[in-house]
Amino acid sequence: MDATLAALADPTRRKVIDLLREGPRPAGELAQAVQMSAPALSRHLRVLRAGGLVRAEAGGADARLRLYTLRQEPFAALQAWLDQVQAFWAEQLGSFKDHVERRQ
Amino acid sequence: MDATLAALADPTRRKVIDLLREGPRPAGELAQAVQMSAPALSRHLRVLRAGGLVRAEAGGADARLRLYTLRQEPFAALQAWLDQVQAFWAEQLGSFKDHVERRQ
DNA sequence: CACATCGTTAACGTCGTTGTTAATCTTTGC
DNA sequence: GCAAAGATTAACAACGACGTTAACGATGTG
Repeated sequence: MDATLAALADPTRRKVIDLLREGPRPAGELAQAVQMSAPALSRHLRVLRAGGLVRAEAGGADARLRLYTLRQEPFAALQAWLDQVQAFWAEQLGSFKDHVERRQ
Repeated sequence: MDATLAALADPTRRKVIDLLREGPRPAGELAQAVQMSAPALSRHLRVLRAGGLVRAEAGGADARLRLYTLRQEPFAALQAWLDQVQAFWAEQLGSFKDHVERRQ
């Protein structure tokens, strides 16, 4: 949970996540997409790997390429925590909820 | 979105969120709960406020107290983004999904 | 009014993170 | 074998985040 949110805190890493939503991509292609040097992005990918958000698999044809793919678990865990937090409002159905909505 | 995840990246701030799930609390009570000096927590609360995750309302009885409460919007926005990311797996119902599941 | 209490801001030192260039390793192609 | 390409690690400088103590403003209490 800590590693997950720390990884997602960086805009570059979130952009990588968004790029990987469209399918697995090699590291170099990601670096080009975020306008950043390969070493810089490599460390971002390291953070994402450490948090378990992505996984690197060997590219079939060219063994030099490392194809990165999204992993499911951390996102599911984060969503579970979010559901717990949002229960705060679900449980408040009476005057307090009205109060909150008025204030917003 | 950026301010939201940056705010949630810190463990102390997440603990504050979890404490506020049980109801509004004054700043001092929160500082004591996380074992931290009042100024340190005050800056954490500032970050949470800037991200719109919490809101401070004047305590009715004692005007010195600032009661902090959770706000809904950022959590809803984060959940919407998470849903988009998780669509990555929902859309993969064929052999690729099997491949991913096998790998995990 | 004098004094304590709650909360925030200011100033300071410290540690972690981010990006760049240079060097390393593996794999590919001639 | 040798040079080029993909990716990572190493070393470095720069910037920001975090916590502490000290100082400040605002509100309650005698």
